[in-house]
Amino acid sequence: MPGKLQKNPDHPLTKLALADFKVGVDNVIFSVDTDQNRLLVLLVMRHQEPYMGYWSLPGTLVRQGESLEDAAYRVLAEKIRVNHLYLEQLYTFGGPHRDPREDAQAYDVRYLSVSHFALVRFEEATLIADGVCGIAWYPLAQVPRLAFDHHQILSYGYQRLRNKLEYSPIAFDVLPEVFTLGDLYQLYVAVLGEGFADYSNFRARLLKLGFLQDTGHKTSRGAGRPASLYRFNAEAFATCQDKPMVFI
Amino acid sequence: MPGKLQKNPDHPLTKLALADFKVGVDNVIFSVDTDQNRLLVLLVMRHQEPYMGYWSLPGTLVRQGESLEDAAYRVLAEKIRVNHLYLEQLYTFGGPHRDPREDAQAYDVRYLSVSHFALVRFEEATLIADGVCGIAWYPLAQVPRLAFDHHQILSYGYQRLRNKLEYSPIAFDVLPEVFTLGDLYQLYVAVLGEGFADYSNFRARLLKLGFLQDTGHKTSRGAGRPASLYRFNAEAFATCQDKPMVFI
DNA sequence: GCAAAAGTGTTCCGACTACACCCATGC
DNA sequence: GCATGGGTGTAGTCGGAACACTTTTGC
Repeated sequence: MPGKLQKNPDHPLTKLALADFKVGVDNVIFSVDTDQNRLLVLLVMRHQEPYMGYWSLPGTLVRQGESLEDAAYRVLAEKIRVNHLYLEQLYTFGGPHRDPREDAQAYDVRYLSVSHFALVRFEEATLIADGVCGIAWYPLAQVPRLAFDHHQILSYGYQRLRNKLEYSPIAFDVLPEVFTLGDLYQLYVAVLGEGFADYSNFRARLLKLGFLQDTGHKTSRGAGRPASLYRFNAEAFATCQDKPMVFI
Repeated sequence: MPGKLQKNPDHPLTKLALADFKVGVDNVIFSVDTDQNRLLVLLVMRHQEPYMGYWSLPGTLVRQGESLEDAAYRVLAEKIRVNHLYLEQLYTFGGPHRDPREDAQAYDVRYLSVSHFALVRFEEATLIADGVCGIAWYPLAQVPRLAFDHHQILSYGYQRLRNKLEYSPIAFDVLPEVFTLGDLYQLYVAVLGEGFADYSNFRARLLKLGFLQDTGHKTSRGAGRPASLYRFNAEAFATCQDKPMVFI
């Protein structure tokens, strides 16, 4: 684990020289299209080197006076207009040589990426075309070759999304204010795939947890019996959060 | 890519100027003293400003050509000599003003901390006194006031440790090659506290998982019936890792 | 024998699974 | 009526919690 290489790896001072960094924030932004039952990830086309012409995760470099989280929200806001979302830090990728710009500049700057993961409400999310366009939702299975180490970041984010769904109420951050249990179930199916649980069991488990409030209203969507509309009750959730809770 | 930055935070250009970073690595290093049944965290005394005279988590700044993980291992190796350990990245703290050095230098440089969390084998860990001394294991309940935002990092690390113990085999990274189920249980008790599970139930659950190999040997420690010595079987663990596994 | 620690077994109960079945609506 | 989706119930099974009990050692 010694410090490897630079221009002269054997020079004694080399081992003590601190690296200078630019810090980037790259976002894995997910959304669920419940109509088509698809999990989508937001990609942008790069218009500059390096990796010009490649798709990549939306990212930016952190500015003076800006926190990492602020930067993450800024990237997001530059690409889509959305009011309801969940966002958290994912992982920091910082090995040397992960960005070709480092080599070009002969090792005096390193590029580090603090990745974030977000889940946004699909229905209200409108993409912001930045002139040249080049921004799109991709179904997870059809993601093309990505710039940098963004494939690694994406798979890390996907794993986190599935874990979070299982024991966190992040689904309610992107569902409408009131929703049916069918809506909720569809979202879970789109992310976790078929066969994670039977609908009626899913339903029973969620209702037993006690933080879903029946609004008393119903909604009728085409054929079939009208569904009850529920609301997520954050206070009730907080009180029972200590005990392990699995939505599976 | 603008070069030099303004010292006036209200200047419009400031908002677009990228921040320059030094990247630090701070480690939350845990160890379990099974004799005294205590969970310990490694702290070092700071001998320089800022926060001179305060205890802090061991940390360092990342050098040229050094990966984040390498830096984390280097900090650890500078403070203790140990062969068996588990280490992973924890979280990245990077808000502005988290390091007083930033203010002194008027926005020229930001200090970002990529924290890591480690669990090391207590029996073999020997602290490396660096002349002035000032390095010690602290029981978690007796940790003094810490430098920077290290309290936040520590509590984050403690949470991660407890989670990891529940569904990961990290305990076996710091137990001896062969160990008794009592040893294993003690480790869990020291970290999670009394009353996370009955010993006999803990025992039954772990054995049923099937990756603990009875060596056939026994050990007698003072009074009481001799205990069987077990070995962790990594191959057997890998095969059954897909199904959810809770050691609780 | 007795205390101490290891190890085994048993009972109770709640949770998840896998269904079968009833209900309300559009057409 | 009947297809469609919403909603309820139940029988079987698995696993954890609690606790009693047996085994093997040191003294």
